[in-house]
Amino acid sequence: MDALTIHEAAATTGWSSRMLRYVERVGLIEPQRSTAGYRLYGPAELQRLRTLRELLDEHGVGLSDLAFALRLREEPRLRAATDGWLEAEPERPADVPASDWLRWEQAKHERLLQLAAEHATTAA
Amino acid sequence: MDALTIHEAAATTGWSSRMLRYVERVGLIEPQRSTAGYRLYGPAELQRLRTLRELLDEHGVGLSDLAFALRLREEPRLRAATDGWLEAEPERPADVPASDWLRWEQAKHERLLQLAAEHATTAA
DNA sequence: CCAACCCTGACACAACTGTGTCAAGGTTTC
DNA sequence: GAAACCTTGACACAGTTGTGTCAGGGTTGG
Repeated sequence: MDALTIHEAAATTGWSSRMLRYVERVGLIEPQRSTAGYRLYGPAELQRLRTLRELLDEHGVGLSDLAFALRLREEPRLRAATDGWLEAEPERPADVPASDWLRWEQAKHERLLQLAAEHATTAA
Repeated sequence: MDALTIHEAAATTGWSSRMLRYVERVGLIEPQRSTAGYRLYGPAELQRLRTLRELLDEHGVGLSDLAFALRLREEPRLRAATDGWLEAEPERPADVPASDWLRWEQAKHERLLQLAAEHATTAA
């Protein structure tokens, strides 16, 4: 079979073995294990490791950022809350009284939550 | 007019004035300024400060996480790269040879980029 | 004009992120 | 069975995040 051990995977992807364990720890890439508990990196994992490095380098983001992006797609409630909050960025209506705006905010929040719930796949 | 100074805003929202400056620094809430440079928090900012605190407390996320979520919606390329990478999570096809899978990945990536570009609003 | 505010910049400090290295102990391979 | 791997756990250390506090210097309101 064609699965690599951690040091081999490290060698072909440019990561260190230490970092492969860390990447696994933050939940981004979790390789299969042999019966003895050895990590086994298949072609898919290797490809993902390479593209992951590109992603981080090209956009100056951290592993923790990707971990958060992952949370966003695994926790619909978090996704709804985050999107809802960011939604109100550009400019406030300014002609709507504050009380009405608050109710409008709540309605939007619930709309988002509903959407997220429908789209839910691995909700905890 | 009804805009509060930084300490007043802090008092009514539960943040410290120090943190209000920090929240501004990471780009999440940037209040208007008086001619002398004093920060002026209007009703909209106050509301956003309160909901921001809720969001952080209820989901155990940090300001930096929100800052990243903001980047995701302001940088379509980053959004596409992130979504594309996370998309390949659940399980690999396993019946598709690696080379084909790679091409499929690229096509998907471009699809996402296109989508993001169409949806672009404040692209830098 | 003077107390009471605001501003920026700096020092400080705990907690977390990202990395390396080393120790004690199992597994594989020849 | 011994060399060369693997595992987890720990110590270490620079950099970032999240917060407080204090200094030096403007602004504002009575």
